[in-house]
Amino acid sequence: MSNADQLSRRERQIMDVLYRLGEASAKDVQDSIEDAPSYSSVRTLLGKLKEKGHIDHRESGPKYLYFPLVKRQVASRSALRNVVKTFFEDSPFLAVNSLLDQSVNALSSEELSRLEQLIKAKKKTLTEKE
Amino acid sequence: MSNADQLSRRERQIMDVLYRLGEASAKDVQDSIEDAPSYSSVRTLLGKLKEKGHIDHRESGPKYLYFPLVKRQVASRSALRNVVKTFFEDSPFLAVNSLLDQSVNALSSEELSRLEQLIKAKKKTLTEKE
DNA sequence: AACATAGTGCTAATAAATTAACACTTGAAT
DNA sequence: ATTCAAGTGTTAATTTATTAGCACTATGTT
Repeated sequence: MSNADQLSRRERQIMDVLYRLGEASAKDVQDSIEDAPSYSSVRTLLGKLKEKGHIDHRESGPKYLYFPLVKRQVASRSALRNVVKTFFEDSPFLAVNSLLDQSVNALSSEELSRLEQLIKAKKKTLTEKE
Repeated sequence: MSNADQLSRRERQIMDVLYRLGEASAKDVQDSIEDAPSYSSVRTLLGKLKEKGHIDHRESGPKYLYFPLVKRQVASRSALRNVVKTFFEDSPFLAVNSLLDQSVNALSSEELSRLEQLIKAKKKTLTEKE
């Protein structure tokens, strides 16, 4: 179980918004959540997340901009690892497969080529090692 | 926001276990959660998930085996979509990239070849369409 | 200067989640 | 047949999460 499991529903919603936006004010967060609670509640939750060490803030004029303390890249890795473990029998191959499948229309032919090159490069690295 | 957001922390933990195992008894679930609550609590939570329509159970001898009502494939897609949206600016390309990167050691050269073929096939489909 | 916006700290009520106890049933194995 | 493991339903206590109000401060804009 990852530490993301410790967040409450609202806390997760807020963390997700912060990862999506990079950084955001309390107002931004409220606006980004579909069924958001009051502004006051959002601030309380941001306060809790700050206390727990998940986020910090910087001042930007009159407003505070909150951001996650764990970098997006790091968080994304553990999120992916989790999905792979939970839904793809821990097989990245199956996950990539599924991701490609469900994203046909979202991938340009240029992106596909770049992925192809990437995979070729990885194959080379692999065979050189052996 | 997906409907997975509506689950509480414990409920999510249990759903994850059920997706990992396919189906599981209350005991199995308890054993699969690191900091699991009492057996009684697990049963209560399974009951709630059943009420909410997330899971069902079948009898197998003396025990009940619980399983998710939304098939793993379907759930995995929305889990992936979520991660892509939250951490990769909605770009499947960036997500596949990252997944490949963090999985170098978990991918055999055979799997890499198969992915390469898959991508080639998709490229072909794409160019035919245009 | 005055207003709107967006902060602060503190407090508190309510709702939901989590935990567990109790009494009882049932199938499988010794 | 009796014991064990694993179910059932019901109830209840406790903890956490969620929500929001209040009084106040500070910045940027008209």
